[in-house]
Amino acid sequence: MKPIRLNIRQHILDTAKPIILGKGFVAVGLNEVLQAADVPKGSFYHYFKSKELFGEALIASYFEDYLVEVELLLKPNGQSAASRFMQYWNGWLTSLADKDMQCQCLAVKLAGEVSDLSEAMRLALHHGTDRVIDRLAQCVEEGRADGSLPTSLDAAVCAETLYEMWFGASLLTKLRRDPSALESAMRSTKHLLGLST
Amino acid sequence: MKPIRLNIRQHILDTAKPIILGKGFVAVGLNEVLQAADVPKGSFYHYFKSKELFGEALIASYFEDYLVEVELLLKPNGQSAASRFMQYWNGWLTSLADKDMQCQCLAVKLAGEVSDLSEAMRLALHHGTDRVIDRLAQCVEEGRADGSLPTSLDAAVCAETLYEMWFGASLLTKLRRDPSALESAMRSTKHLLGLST
DNA sequence: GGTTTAAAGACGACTGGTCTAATTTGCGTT
DNA sequence: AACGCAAATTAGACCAGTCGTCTTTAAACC
Repeated sequence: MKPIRLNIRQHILDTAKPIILGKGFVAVGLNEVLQAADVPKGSFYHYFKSKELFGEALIASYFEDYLVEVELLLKPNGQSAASRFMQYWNGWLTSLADKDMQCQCLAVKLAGEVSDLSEAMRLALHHGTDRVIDRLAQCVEEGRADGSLPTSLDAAVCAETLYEMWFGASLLTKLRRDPSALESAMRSTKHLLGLST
Repeated sequence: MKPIRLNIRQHILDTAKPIILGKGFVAVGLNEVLQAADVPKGSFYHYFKSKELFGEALIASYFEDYLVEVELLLKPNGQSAASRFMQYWNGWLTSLADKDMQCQCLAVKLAGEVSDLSEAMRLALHHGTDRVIDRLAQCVEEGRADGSLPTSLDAAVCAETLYEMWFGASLLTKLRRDPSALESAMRSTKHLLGLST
């Protein structure tokens, strides 16, 4: 019964995601997650070797889903690369604004907390963010090719620093509970890309 | 005996800072801190009402010290505002590189973990980061006045987004354990400010 | 039918933050 | 100088909660 097994495992991960997005990794006990998922505690260690490896799987699963979304936004679709690129940041902004400044990104939430605590989780976050940045860089290159992104910065550097900026802006947004940090990021993003405001 | 009392209180905070910088807030128990500070556990609630308010005091104390350092770097000293401004970011970069990519900034470490957990700590981080950004913005304005920072961005937006960028870059650095994210940030910082590389 | 796979949850050893009660300390008064 | 009192400080118990283990029970497959 592999499908069922995978379903339960995935069900635990899906249930855990919003809980951990809200309270962090260390502050959430296995009990809370398993109770919410209606999975007995004894089963947990059948699917995950430890809480740490469970966290690693959670992050990996998150990025798998997220990269699909990103691909959907950024893949060539008739619009200019610049337009697709800006839709990514716009989506970032509105996804926070729509959810009362509660970020949905596990990387933003966990990077600081977890990176010194668990090598496995750190590497999962490392790998996931790298893939996102790579995908963004690809879009910047397409923008330079089609002339829609007239930035003089190296594409990889450009994508990386924009990601850093929005990453930091999301954290400031968590601190402020208002979108001002993201609006600044939006203005600087356009500025950096050489786009008209 | 107010001086001694304040000293012990501050001694607890000073001892806690590197520990929490390493492991985070939730993952560190009072025991560990108090043992390291050689203060009996029973005394803790004499100096702090709760772990949460202890965390708030820790953050406030951190920013008090940090803002003094920032002032030392940014205050007019004969060099151009641009030069002072870039020394701030250079200091950020080297402070991470010198300590094996282990950031010394409580805001970077705790923002994600703590902002949803404690209103008091969130506000302390909010207030602290706002003061830093304000001070940076002031320096940008001085740079526009003395002509050394030819950026067309609003000074406040410029300072805020650069802070966001370095904030995010610090987190990526924690994930990567190498300074590449900071080096990208440095290049984009110069680019955004309109400085030659 | 027999063997692997999954579910179940009690249990252990331990740590968490918190609080009340006891102790110590220091000072003012006699 | 000695006393007493109030304030500062400490000790340790407390219970809820932690992760992880272990044994027993049920299910699912070949």
